[in-house]
Amino acid sequence: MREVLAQAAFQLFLERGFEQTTVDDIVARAGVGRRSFFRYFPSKEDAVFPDHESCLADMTAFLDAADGGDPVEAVCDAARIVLRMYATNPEFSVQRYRLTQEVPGLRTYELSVVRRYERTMAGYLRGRYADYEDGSLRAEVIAAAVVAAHNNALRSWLRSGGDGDAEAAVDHALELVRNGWGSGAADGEAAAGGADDEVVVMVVSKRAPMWRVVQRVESALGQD
Amino acid sequence: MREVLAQAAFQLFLERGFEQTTVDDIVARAGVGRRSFFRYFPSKEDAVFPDHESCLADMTAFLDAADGGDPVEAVCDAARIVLRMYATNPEFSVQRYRLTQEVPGLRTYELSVVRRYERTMAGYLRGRYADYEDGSLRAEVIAAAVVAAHNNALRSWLRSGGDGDAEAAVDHALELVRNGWGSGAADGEAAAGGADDEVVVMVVSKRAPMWRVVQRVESALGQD
DNA sequence: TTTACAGGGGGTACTGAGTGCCATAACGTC
DNA sequence: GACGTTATGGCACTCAGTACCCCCTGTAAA
Repeated sequence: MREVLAQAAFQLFLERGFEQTTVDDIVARAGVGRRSFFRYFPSKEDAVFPDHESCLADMTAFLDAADGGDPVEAVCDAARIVLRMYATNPEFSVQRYRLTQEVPGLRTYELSVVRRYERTMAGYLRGRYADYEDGSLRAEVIAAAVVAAHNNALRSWLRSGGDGDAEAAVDHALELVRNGWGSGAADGEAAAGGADDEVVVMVVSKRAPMWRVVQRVESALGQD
Repeated sequence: MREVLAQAAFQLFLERGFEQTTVDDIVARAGVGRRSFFRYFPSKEDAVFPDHESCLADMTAFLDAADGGDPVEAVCDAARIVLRMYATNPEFSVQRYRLTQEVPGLRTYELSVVRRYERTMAGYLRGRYADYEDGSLRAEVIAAAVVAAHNNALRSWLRSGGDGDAEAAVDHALELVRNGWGSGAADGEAAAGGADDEVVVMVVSKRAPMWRVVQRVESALGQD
């Protein structure tokens, strides 16, 4: 029944637009009572994102289970869970994206959804960074950066109509975040192979922008 | 008149709560017609944030004028504009914060406001990073990080009841972002004094997390 | 077969936000 | 004083969301 309502709603939204479609229209097409719609969806907007609730639950479960390893890597993997939800139905995701873009109310709603993912990630990182100075700050900044990188790649994939490799695009975007904040040692065997006291000599110009310095550090550490 | 309405609305929101206050209540207290309320505020939520519109205009103007210098520094300064708006009326800001925290609808609305700041910053950075590889990605990630850092400091200042130095707290939070993505040379005379080809030798363990590496780089460059 | 009970769904009426339209008053111009 | 312009009030309407009640169905006990 939830499924029937969601499909009827989405069809109508595509045909007439979101705001031109009333809940009465939806329940008329679905052949159910108006009251039932609000039993399954708290608001009209929720019918556009019927799968985010369970995806958020998935992410929460994943992060609850994750414990060892690089915290940044963990939230990057968490972001990939969301990506896979989108990538499962490319046509639907692309149509929904276009719909969301042209309806301000849906953009705002989507924002609140994204925020819940971000809060979940930040909560996990806060726990992992509990012993760090400014752990809470670091957690929120990293969560925001991961979400921004994920969304950048996701949206460019959606704009392309769902062609291309969404996973690869997101991986590439998250790379930028990991380069800034991730832990190098947890990344791969190349880094793990070195001794603790291995010495790296780096030559760098003081006028270079910091991100270039970071790039140099990466390549010096062999993480590329 | 806008002022009268905003004050009447805010008083009532504090007395009875946001959802328990109808627009009719507000216009009754303000002594104006119901229609006039919606002339000045597109929605009930807007009456809670009467100053964000002009603040956003300020930020846009500031970033339009900013051209030289470190782009990250520019958006950090842009974030400080918002902070100063909050710091101008600490009591009001604190009361509004508490109100916003307990009303989901206001949280969502605030989110959309914050998003507009973030988009403004990202747009500016996109222009500055036009020649960079992944410039758009970098712009959005940095904007998100700056906003997250700013909000972290701002909220902790608001939670404290408006005591303490909000500017200092935000400066400290933004430091974390600048450390990751800013350009070192634009920071101060200490860095500018060095020759372009000055050599820094850094010793670092491969097992250290990346943020610690970055810290080492900073102190080696004398940016602390 | 009848009665008691429980639960999912439908229907009705209501509140309240937001909009469109028109009337009216204030103000300045000619 | 006639006229256009602008700000405000009033009225009626749409529609999302909610509270309340009813009905239908399936199940178990008498």
